[in-house]
Amino acid sequence: MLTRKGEQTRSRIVAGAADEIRERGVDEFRLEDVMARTRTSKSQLFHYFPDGKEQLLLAVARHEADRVLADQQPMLGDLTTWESWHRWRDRVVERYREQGTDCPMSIVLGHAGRRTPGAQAVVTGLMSRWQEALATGVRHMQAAGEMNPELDPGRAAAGLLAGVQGGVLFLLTIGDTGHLEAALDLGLGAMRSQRNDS
Amino acid sequence: MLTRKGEQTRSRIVAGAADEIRERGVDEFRLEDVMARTRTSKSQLFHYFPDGKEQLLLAVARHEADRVLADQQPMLGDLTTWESWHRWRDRVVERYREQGTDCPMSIVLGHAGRRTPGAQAVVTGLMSRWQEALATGVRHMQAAGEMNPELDPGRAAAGLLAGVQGGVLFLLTIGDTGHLEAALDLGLGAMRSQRNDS
DNA sequence: CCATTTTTGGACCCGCCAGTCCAAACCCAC
DNA sequence: GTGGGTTTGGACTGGCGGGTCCAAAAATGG
Repeated sequence: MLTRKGEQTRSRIVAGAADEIRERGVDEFRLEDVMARTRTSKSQLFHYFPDGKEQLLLAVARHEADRVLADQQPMLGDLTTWESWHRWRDRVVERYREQGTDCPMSIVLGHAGRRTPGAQAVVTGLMSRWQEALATGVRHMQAAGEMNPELDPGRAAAGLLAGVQGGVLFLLTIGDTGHLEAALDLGLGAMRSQRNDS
Repeated sequence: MLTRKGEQTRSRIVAGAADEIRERGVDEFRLEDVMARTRTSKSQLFHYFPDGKEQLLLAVARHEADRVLADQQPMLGDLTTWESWHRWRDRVVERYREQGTDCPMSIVLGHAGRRTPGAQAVVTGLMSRWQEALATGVRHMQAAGEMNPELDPGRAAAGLLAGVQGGVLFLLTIGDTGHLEAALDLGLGAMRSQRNDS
């Protein structure tokens, strides 16, 4: 069992580990640094995460995955007007601009995400919830006659989401939100257009 | 200086290292594995790459960066008709589908790309050449009256490229080209549309 | 052939860091 | 308080793997 104190320690470790990853990246992620930052000892780490580093990384991934979508609310859950789509767009840009050059999720996605099935599941789950929220928004707009009715909602959401991920990747690499904004605007532009001529 | 034999050994090492990264990822990249695969010894590695692992990784990055654009030719250099844009699109999808679950560039981009300025430069250079090729194509099409004249060519290219990168990221993570195709189609759709109503 | 330079083999070193272990401190229920 | 648990400290281990080194083999060039 876990007492209240244990609970606190555990979450302090997860939060500290998340910060550590944000600052140094997964490659440079050392248990020792987490210990120093959170004022805990080896035995504590392995007490709360018996499977060690991998399990801790997974806990961090879950922790961060929740934040990603939460930070986009309430816009993401109510994409029923063009105004809310644009507010969502701005929020995404803002969120990632703040987070700057490090996004724990994207990192996990590129690394552990490929390896361990657990982390893979976390990432996949996050992405499918995200995509579904976008697709729901597309359907709403189409029903209201405000969005290109020829679009397949799921496919459009997938394309837009890919743009966001790619944009974040550019942000992480060159530290500029330009590509992220361009991808969002291009994607929204495609959705807005009422007809194609090809 | 480098004799012919030395040249051969050196490129054998780079090629072997690239394969190794493709198969196991950067995290699992061990000099020992490269040695085994290329039948070379430690002293050879450090003879041709005195700065060790980092320098070898950089050489691999350069090697792969060249391939990325070369594999998109001749389409990428001649985006003057819708037909060539679509052939380019198909080529990109095809190329990455073949490459499957591992793309040395995307990996380097996420990892070393952030750390060493050298790798950063390689990635940035690749992306800007890529983006410029796309932008040139957009300008051509606009001049021919075949593409939405309101688009900023550079910005549209940036958005499309972000979509490609994000799509590849999805491919690497979940092993499916759906997002890549969706992003390309969404981006091309935005370019194709002749007018917006907002 | 000889001298010089390049190429190669592989043993060795060493730092780093995940993971183990034991015993002490602490908390809580009864 | 006393006996069960949980929580904590921190020393220790072990291996992995990057990097060093020396000396032998092979090429090169005159």
